[in-house]
Amino acid sequence: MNQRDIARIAGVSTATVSRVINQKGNVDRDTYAKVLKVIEEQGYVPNTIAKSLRVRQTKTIGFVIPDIGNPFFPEVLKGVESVCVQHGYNIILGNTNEDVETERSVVRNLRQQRVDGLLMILVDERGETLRWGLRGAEGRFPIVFIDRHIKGFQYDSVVIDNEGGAFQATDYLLRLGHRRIAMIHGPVTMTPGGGRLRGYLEAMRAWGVEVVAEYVREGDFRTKSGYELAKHLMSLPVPPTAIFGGNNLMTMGIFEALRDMGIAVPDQVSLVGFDDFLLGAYLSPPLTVVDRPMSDMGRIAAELLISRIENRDQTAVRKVVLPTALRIRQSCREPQS
Amino acid sequence: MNQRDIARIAGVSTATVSRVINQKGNVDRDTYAKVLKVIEEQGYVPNTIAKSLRVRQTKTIGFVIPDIGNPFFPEVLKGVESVCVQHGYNIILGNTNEDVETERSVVRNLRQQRVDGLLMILVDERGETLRWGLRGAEGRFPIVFIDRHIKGFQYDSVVIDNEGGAFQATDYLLRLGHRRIAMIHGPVTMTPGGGRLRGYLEAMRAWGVEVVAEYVREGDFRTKSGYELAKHLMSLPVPPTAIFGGNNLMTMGIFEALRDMGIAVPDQVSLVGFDDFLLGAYLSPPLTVVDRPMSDMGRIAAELLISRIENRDQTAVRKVVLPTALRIRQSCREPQS
DNA sequence: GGAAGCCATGTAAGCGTATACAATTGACGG
DNA sequence: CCGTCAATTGTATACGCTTACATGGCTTCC
Repeated sequence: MNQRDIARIAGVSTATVSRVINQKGNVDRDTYAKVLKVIEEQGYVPNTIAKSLRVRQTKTIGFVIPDIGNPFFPEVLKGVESVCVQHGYNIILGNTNEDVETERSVVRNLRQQRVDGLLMILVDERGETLRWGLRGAEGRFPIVFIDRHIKGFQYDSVVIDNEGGAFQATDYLLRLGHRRIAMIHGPVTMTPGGGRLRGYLEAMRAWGVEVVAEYVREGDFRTKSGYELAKHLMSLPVPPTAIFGGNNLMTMGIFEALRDMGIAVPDQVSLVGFDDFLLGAYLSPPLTVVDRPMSDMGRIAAELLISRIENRDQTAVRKVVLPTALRIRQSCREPQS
Repeated sequence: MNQRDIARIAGVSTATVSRVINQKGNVDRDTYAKVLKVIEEQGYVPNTIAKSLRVRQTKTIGFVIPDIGNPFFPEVLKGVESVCVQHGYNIILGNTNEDVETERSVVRNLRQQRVDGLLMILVDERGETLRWGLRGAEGRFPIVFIDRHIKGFQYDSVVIDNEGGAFQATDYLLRLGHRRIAMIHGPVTMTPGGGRLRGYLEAMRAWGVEVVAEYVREGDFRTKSGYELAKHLMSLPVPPTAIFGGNNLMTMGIFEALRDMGIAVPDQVSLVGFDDFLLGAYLSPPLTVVDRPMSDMGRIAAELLISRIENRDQTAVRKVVLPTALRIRQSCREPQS
């Protein structure tokens, strides 16, 4: 059952059927009704593939993420989905498993699928995989980066104020009176790793508090590294009085480690996390965290992307930086020791 | 840049280029190498849309879910994604927002997008929306239901043993000595609502314990209903000594209510939840829950679907029922009163 | 009354691919 | 030497759609 069938049954040409379906061009009221009736009766649905081939757009975007399992992802997706559905776009998922190789093939695959644009939370911030996957299409292909800005690409991005957020959190701990503040940050080569570390360092400097090298440790953004580094920190001869976790998962690891070691939060040590999610509010004690508007990030990124797609003459690269907010709950207090 | 361009540059016909790309049919080693070289040099990628139109399959499946926000979803998706990537399939997302109207349009949309098959966690278990969205394509279109079986449709499904899981949990509480066991279950019209309720009732009957009508309340699977119903239950003249939460979110609500009321778990009341997720293990106390293999559900469903897609002559409808497992942690103990 | 313009519709081309079929070549057995 | 067959390649069509262009009829305005 295709347009030609409908045309035949309704006694019109395929052009008219197409015009009816797309409500484009002039068509007589009676003809319109007649065609619509036939379509309805026959249960005909247009073939979007054929349409895509013809009009050279798929009304589909690709959403590339490093890890489906990270709670960050569904939050962002929520925002993306809401604007996509508004504009009639579909979302094809691409999971890179935090792996550069996979990332490369995902980009390539998505490009083959002829998505109209790409939303990407990349692993490879050097942009190698992207450059490779895009060969020949660079610049002509709408892309918006989320959470990370890739050097050397003239594409829009939606990120958060990592430095500001980390500064705020550290400043908060300093104001409570903490001086021995540890930070477990993510890989410094990544925006969310390096940026948050810088925020922490800046706050320390602003208060004139010396940074103890032993207190600043690099994790890999996963739960386990938070767990292990926290254990290490608290085993130090002079342990910190507060710990700042560089992302949600590592903070969970820290939390677990403290519980396992029987160290009370916030009585023996204060804890601040980066990223809020379901967890924060339900734990005992509820965690004080730097919250960021994840759903908004998705929403704004999708809007940016779609406007690029539908209005290609824009040129200025836009970089949207969203603010963070410190959610003060009960995992911090003045230092006791 | 298309096949014709490659053909021209390589000095062969498009047919040969196609044969090289798809490694189908006989082609001389030298010709093969030559064409491949040109493809490489030109950075040509085949147009999958055109291919899809021609071969009448898209190598894409639709995944319809009621709520992106539910932690259940990414878990299932993880399983789905892993097998899709193995078989070279893409995933298009469809979020129904737990809304029947949206569900209808999502199904219709996905059908238009010409996905090769559909994975569905449906809201409307009566199947009305599905029947409507599928008009004309019923039976000819591969579908696998996840978590819920839709009456009146001859499609495969992957569900869990809701009754067994609920039985096991209730039995566990009974063995601990509880008799006043409350259950906050989901809508009985839904598989996970009715099934779990039945499991609870069966266990009670098996032990010859009378079911107190006041202790059995229906929620809507959302956090808030769990919160409110738990408050209600614990305000009863004779409150229950144990509560069984019908899903993850409602259990969270119950947990919160108990905390707000200052009721200690498990000392004053025992708590068992249905569905494990990140949360369970981190709460204080860690929750005892009925766990189900969510990722496996996705994996198996996707495998089922893809085998249907690629081997359409199979006929027998398969209904896979996965077992649950009771994860005993620290939210239950013998009744005190 | 005729030029101009609009409306409704049809005709046909082409988007980029896969593939049935035909054509050419060379090998090989009788 | 001829028929047969396999290997290699090319030609041409169709997948289902949109749309530029053509056509014919009607209105409108000088």
